[in-house]
Amino acid sequence: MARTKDWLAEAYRRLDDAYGDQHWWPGETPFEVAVGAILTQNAAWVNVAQAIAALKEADALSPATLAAVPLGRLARLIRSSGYYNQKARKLKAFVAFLREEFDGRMEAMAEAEPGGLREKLLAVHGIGPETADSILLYGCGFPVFVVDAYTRRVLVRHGVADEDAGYDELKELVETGMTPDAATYNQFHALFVRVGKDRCRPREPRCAGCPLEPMLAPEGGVSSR
DNA sequence: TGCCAGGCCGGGT
DNA sequence: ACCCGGCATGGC
Repeated sequence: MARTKDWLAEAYRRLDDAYGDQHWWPGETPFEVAVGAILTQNAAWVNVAQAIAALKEADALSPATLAAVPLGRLARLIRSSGYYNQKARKLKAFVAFLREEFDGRMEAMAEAEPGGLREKLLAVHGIGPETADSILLYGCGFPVFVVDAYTRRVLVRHGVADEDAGYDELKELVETGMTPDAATYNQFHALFVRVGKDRCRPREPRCAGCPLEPMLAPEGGVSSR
């Protein structure tokens, strides 16, 4: 246990030193952040940014205005983000949830108890574990760690997590190994993405020049205990 | 050209 | 409880 904790602290320090502040998710509003979390599902951020710009241009980036946009028009606006028909429906489902549960106010949602809120979010069509946690962390400011494909790849490749570890397992691994802090989780996740894009690419067995390269895996290999 | 990108749903075993 | 096909655009 202590070893995983140490690995995480060391990894954070190295990545932070190597890459610096990432200013992750500079969304203008919490609602914009939530929209981005849905649009970025299995999509490149550049395409998502374009979709968000289109929504902004159409004045459809608030809970009330987005709710008023017809589904077909919404789908066209977010076309660049891919899976646009699916995502249009997902956005509608989220806005309906926000309006029903929290009067359409993200600030009200951020007052909720995070554990219960997470369950509610997961029940919304189109919101899975990563999207829910992204909304909780980046949209509401809760100290919740977000796991994604990059996080998984880096942790597995460095022997910190097992190949077949599930989402919740990886999330627990980080959350139990670090003191809960939204700003730190924000930066750590951003750093995983950065090193994942930069050095820890799929199909490439070695991570040449990776800031984590000289690190030893935690004691006992992949176990988090 | 093929693979990848800040996943999730629904139906099947 | 897993496993898998489907969803779709834009960049390298």
